[in-house]
Amino acid sequence: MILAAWNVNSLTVRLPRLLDWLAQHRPDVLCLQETKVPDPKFPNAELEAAGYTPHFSGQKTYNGVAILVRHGLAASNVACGIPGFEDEQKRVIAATVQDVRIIDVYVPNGQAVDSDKYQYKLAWCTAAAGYFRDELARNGNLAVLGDFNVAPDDRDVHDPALWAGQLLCTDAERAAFRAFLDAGLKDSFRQFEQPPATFSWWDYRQLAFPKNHGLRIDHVLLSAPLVARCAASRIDRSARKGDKPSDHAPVLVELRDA
DNA sequence: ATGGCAATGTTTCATTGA
Repeated sequence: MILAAWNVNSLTVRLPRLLDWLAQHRPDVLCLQETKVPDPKFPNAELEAAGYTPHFSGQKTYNGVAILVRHGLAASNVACGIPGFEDEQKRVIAATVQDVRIIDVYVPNGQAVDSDKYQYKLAWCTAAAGYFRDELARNGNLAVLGDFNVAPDDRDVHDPALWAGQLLCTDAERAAFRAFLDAGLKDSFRQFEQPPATFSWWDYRQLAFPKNHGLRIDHVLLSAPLVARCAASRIDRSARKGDKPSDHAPVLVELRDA
């Protein structure tokens, strides 16, 4: 089973590239973030024609998440948001596919370390950690995929000195990420030997991608039973190349059958 | 010392992202 996550930075703009990518990789499940499309305008027909059933929770301009499930598989118990955490922003959708509970997250960016949005980010992460813990108690096969907007440690930063204490790299954000792991999850990417300087996001400016000035902020977290089944975890940096790319590259994991 | 790009709607600039 192939699971993937991709912040597409506008599903409307990225749809042609997304369809190409789906045809090339044929993941069983793809979790999207930053779709930026209200539900009535979601491109259902195009994705169905591509062989995927979408489940989505979107809004105008900002945020928006979707889980695409390959035809032949069924999704059950689709749920949006974090139970008990009131939030206008569409950042979470969950579904069960085969024996795996999947949660697609778009963690708040935080904007600036001294901002209200940063405080919202930390509060959101606290609520999310509780949600992951609760879901794990219900189904031991839990995968949390998405844009976490945190570079977990200095290996995940092209220039750690430059980024020290900056948004996405602060102690509090990294502690929030560790709290996700403490809920019973592992960073699938770090279960394998990886090339140094592997990132999932590169700024559109300053030739950041050709210079590989990136951060690894998109992740797939797996519970212990799924770590045991995980055969690979990687980032498809080729998706960042060419015309009109998203600023994020997809993350993929391969799970062996139970 | 600063901004540099891209997407969106509030559209010919402001806001946000990361």
